[in-house]
Amino acid sequence: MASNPRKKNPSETDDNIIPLIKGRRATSYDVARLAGVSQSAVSRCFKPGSSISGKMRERVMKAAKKLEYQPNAIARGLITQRSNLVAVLVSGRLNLYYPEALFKITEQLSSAGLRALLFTVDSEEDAETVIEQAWQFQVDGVISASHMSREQYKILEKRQIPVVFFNRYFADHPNTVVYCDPAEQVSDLVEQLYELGHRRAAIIKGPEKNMVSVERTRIVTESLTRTGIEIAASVQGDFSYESGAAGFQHLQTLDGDAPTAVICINDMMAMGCMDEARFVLGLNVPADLSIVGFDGIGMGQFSSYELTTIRQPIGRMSEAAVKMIADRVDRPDQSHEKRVFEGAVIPGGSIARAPT
Amino acid sequence: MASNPRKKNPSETDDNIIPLIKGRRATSYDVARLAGVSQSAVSRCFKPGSSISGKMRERVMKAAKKLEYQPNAIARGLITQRSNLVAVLVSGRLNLYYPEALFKITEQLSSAGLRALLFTVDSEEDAETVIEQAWQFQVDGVISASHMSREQYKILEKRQIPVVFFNRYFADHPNTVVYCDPAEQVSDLVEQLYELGHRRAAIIKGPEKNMVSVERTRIVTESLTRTGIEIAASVQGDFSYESGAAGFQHLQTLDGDAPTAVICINDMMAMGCMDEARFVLGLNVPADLSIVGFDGIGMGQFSSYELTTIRQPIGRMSEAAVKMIADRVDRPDQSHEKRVFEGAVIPGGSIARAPT
DNA sequence: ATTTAAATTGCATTCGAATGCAAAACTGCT
DNA sequence: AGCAGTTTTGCATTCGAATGCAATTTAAAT
Repeated sequence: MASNPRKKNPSETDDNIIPLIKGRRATSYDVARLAGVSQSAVSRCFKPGSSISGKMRERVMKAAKKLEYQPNAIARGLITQRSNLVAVLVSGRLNLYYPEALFKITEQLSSAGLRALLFTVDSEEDAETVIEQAWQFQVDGVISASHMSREQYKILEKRQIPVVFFNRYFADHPNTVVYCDPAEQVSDLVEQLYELGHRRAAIIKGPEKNMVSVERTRIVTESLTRTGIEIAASVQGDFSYESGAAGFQHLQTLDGDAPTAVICINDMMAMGCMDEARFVLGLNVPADLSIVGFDGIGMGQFSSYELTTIRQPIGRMSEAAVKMIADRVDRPDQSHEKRVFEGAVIPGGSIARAPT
Repeated sequence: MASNPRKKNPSETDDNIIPLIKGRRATSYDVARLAGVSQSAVSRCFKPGSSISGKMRERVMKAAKKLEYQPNAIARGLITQRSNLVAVLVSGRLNLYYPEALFKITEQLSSAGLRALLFTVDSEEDAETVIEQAWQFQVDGVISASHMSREQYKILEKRQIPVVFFNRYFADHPNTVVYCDPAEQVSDLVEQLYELGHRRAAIIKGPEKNMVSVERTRIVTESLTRTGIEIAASVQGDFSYESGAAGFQHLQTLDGDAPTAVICINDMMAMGCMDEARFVLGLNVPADLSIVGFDGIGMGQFSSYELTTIRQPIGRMSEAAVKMIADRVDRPDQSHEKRVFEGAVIPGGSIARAPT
């Protein structure tokens, strides 16, 4: 019966004289042996809140320091059933337009004692494999800022892995979400446009299946209609600068009176649109054409653009997402929650009185 | 002697009728039991290259599918001493200016069967704790695109964890590096400036302790001197848009003839500088003032800027970094390597003949 | 000093998959 | 059919830390 998990070399009479194999990292057993205590004691020293005496802690810590011992998070995860890993799913877009978000999320996770396992998702198939990968790594939770299908979400649900959605959700399914609802600010801004004399506006939309885009487009459409601004046209973009420029070019080819204002569903497209208007068509923004965007990304505020836009509080949203996932990792039974943030109008200089 | 690792409930006579505890994930033992084979067989089915017969594989896979079994990467890591985790250390800056880099690195790691464990590092103390965290998680390697001190690097070296530096290295210490050396392109560009009649230039530098900044500044300084362009001034920035604007403002306060060209050590500052010159000082860029940058970030090419700059091949550099770390994870004894990439001049429209 | 209660320590087992070794099952050959 | 040679399978152990339980030590109370 091998009661001692570390069997002694029979020719050795004293374990203490066996040196550590060079290059192998120290384990709790090594520390225990050096300190002359049991492995359990070492384990307890590294687990806050354990019953351990002062002098024991001191002895163990001294030995641990000498051997540069750090507990093996992998082994710990195996026995505790807690990996302290959170899968962070990002699409190329999120990272391109909100690099701060990923940074913030990672930072916050870290201070909650969690580690970010990063996954890039750009297609639906990606999402599929990514979820299996995350599952293999026993992630304690998922923050999803990328595409995820209903089926994929259901898999995670069934496996009881908490998921927090970042700027997207399933309306007909309970889930935990951080979201920015710009409805109020859109109203304000549209009203402002009306008062500035705008009566015809165009919309440059984002990707068709992107929820943020669809929602914003819906809100804008409603608001314009309600206020009494005619929608001259609504063209499709993909959130990129180029698609903003292309979108505006496309608008020019349409029949009827030209719109005096363009509402772009994100800032990047608004910048493309503005550059196209200014440099290709020679228009004066905002005198000839007013442009508004969505997001409040940093470069929208550069002097070349001074974009009027509706900001999402990305920093606070990131914090909230982490807080929510951390809560649910601790208590997986916690109920779903939807934290909706308000937007904020950034005035900027890209809108003005409509030309007569 | 407990020879069977999963002890049976004494009241049960047949293991097969014990259902899975609800919510618990299936293990290789569960699959083995359902398929009526040994756990080893299951393990071998999921390890490519193992000796397993066709019908065995089929049986096991059927059971695995039924139970939605996926091997536990944590447990596997414990026994194989391979976590398949790579720590990716990024500073706020990298992520802000090269969001694609992180994305690319993660993607590439993924297709090499490795997972990115993301760490944000913004101070030297951060680096310290991050390295310990990474060590706890048994990462197989580190890609460092952030600050790391010599001591910290030595710790990783001693622990035999392969490290790949991204755009920084220790000149006096062997290490594995991907780097972009823009010396040649700087020469070309400076010469071009000379031919355009520029004889006095200013430099807006990046952070003092940042290696990329220091190197670029050195190269630019040498090149200007060699070519016969006088360096009017050299002011300190921090890579941000604002610091580029502030830097140019500061240049205006200096005595002596104004420079006809400003070389900014990165694009973001170049954009700040350009906006400051145009919108605050009312200068015409490039007619009154030529501006060049470094990096080749996407927005530098927007019509509002059309920045002349030297591009780093970030995509290829990211690929190389991953390739190098993957190689070294497989064979840790592999020698150090330094992959230096060339830059590329992006012509742009921010330089022109010097005013007379 | 003695008893009792409380705090600390150690023992043995556990988490889930991988693997060296030996046993068993096939294969081909005479 | 019989035997050697090969392939497949299972057994038992291992990785490193955590933890329920029992044993031991310490502190407190009488």
